[in-house]
Amino acid sequence: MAARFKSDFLNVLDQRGFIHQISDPDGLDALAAKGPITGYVGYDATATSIHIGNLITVTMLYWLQETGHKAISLMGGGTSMVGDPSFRDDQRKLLTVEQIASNIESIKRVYGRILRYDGANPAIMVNNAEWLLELKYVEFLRDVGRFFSVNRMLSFDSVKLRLDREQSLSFLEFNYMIMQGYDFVELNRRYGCVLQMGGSDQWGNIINGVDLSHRMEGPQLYALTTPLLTKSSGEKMGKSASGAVWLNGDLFSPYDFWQYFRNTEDADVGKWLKIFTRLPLDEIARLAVLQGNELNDAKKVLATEVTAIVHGRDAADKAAATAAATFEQGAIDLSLPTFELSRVELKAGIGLLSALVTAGLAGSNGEARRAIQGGAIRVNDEPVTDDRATLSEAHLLPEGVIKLSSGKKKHALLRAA
RNA sequence: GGGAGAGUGUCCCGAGUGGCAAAGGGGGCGGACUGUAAAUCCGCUGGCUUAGCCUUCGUAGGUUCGAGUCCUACCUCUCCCA
Repeated sequence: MAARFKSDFLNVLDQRGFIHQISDPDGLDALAAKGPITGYVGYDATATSIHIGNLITVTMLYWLQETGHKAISLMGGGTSMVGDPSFRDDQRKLLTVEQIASNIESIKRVYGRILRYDGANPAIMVNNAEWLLELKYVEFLRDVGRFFSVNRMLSFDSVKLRLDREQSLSFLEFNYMIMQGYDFVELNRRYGCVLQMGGSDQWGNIINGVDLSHRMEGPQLYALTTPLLTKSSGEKMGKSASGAVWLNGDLFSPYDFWQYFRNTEDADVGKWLKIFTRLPLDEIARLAVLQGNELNDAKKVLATEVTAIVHGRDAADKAAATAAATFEQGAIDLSLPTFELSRVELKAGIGLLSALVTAGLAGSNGEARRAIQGGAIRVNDEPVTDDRATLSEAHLLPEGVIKLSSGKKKHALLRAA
């Protein structure tokens, strides 16, 4: 692929499909080609984990670091107390200080796996609570607030949705973009940071920082955004049956994570390989041209590589092995999600409905019943159509477990204890 | 402070004007077809000890045999006037 930029950094991002908009491509390129630059991405602490949408921008930080530059991951300890109104049609619930702190603790762990915070040229993690919480109101208004035009802020697409729907946009939320703009300037002062990256929905917020620096007679700053990732079928990337695809293993298991990528649509395999894995581009090109059934091999590579980045190589290999045993050999793999059942209960015979609920394959007896009636349920791979069926010791396989399945993809084991 | 309007199935949008477990979408799940893909078609999409019972339409009361629908108060949000 022809190099469009002079700097390795922008070439990598360009060739792997990360670039949506850059505020001044040539200026940024020249700067990055000349020497190391410092760039950051901000993350809100609105949940106990980040999700795969965030993984994209963390990966940009990875490439930033990898191409010899300095990466900053900014925790939004201060901004999360306000809540980003961008492209939302309602106000976020206000989080307590304790929630924010515990969310940050929980989120932090994931970054260490993806970015390197030690050794030569380490990435750094900063929390904007450090400076935002110290601000003096009137002082801040005079120093920073005077550079923001309300007329202009009202014209941003990010708040249009709210205004057009005649939904209230509180003054609190309205301040979010000012705070984020100020963060950029502050990071420039403290660390010489000149680049902020983010999703395309953050463009307005990032540009605010670039402008603010101008107006405060600071240095030229740069904005770079990624496209909003959608599947070829038009859906937003990152949603699964159980909600968001989280990176923390306790919210979304490595096995489920692996499965999520394994089920990528054909048309997206190449795109995802470039963005989510670190495989060389020529290898990706080779994988992406596979057709039909062979493309499934590329999907397995994708799933394993991404899982390895997020959960570690061991967890990735294990997930791949479990999937291979379950789907390809039709065997019982003991590392499928397993639930305990008391031996006494089993002896007496336990209703299939409640067994399905226990195994997490149904949310309620009613749901379990409908699944059975819809022909979705199998016990030890034998279809069951009677919703009054019971399980007993006779169902135990030689491995000492009972395998329950809902549909082709969801499996769980019950073990007598 | 005065006036007008909105809040529906704990995923979203959205009909409904005294008989409603509540139309229709989207999304999701399942089945068929395949390749653990997409597209297409079909079924399901409050809970339970399921010929029945219980809980749901912003909150709390009231009218009525019966209320999402009518009345009162309150909460939240919009818009107009001051």
